[in-house]
Amino acid sequence: MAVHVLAVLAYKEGDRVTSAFLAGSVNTNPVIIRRLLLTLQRAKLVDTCKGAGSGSRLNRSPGRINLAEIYRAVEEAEPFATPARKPNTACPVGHCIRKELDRIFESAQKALERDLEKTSLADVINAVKASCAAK
Amino acid sequence: MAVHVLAVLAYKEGDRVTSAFLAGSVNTNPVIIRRLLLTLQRAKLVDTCKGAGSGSRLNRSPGRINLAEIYRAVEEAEPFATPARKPNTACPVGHCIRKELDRIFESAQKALERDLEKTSLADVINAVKASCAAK
DNA sequence: GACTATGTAACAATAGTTGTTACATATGAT
DNA sequence: ATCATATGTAACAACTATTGTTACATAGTC
Repeated sequence: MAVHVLAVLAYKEGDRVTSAFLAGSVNTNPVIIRRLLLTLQRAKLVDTCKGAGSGSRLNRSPGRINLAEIYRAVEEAEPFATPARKPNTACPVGHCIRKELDRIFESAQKALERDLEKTSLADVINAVKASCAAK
Repeated sequence: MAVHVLAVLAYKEGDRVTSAFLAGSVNTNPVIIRRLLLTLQRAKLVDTCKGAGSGSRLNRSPGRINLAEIYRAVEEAEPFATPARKPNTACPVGHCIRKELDRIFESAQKALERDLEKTSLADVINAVKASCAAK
């Protein structure tokens, strides 16, 4: 969803867009969008102003934003899958496996992000445009 | 959790282990383990027998099982994040972006799996053993 | 100062996962 | 054969996370 919103912002080429408009595009509620925009602001991806005739716009050109940044901004609080584990220390495996798995998954995450880095937001826009035009 | 269970199985070197024992190790309920074992069976990773004195064991040696297989077996039904989207077709971006993002995320997934492929279950065991011994 | 749009809180609705109990069924042991 | 054991599976409660909704204070424009 984050990518969707940013894509719309990119589409609007620097114009400020309101959360209400974005919500219409993604087909959801303006508040959801505003919550998302807050995290994107924290990641310095968008620039939001209050007041009449305002809204949000990209902070950088679409060519200088890659998907890994967006991914990190959005998923930062979701470290894969650590659902309230209570590792049983009595088990010889349970005691030490946790940190090993964390290490391995972190590496895998990095690999995923490296792949996402290859694609910029501008690439996405172009692909979407091409795909739409083809229809 | 799947990795944890398989690690215990590997630790037991081919002996059959009951779901009750595994549940104790992971500190959860035997039914949870059995549900997990069903999916691991489908992926041909474990071999489970019913009856007295039975249980589950690895289907292959730990050196021949890599983490990507486990990941795929477990996450196969979870295609990243597609939460009940109703892409608004009225929006020019919304209409076509979906399949583009799917394509990109699929590539990123592959990158992640390629990284996981580098680690075998045996590697995990050894790392855990070393890490435990070091303490 | 009126209007507009964001920031934020509170809360309901929904979905997904985990945990629990219960029971039928298949397998192995005696 | 009979019995004990362990899985397969269903039904349901508990918990968590996400999404959606309403409401309102606040900041910036005109």
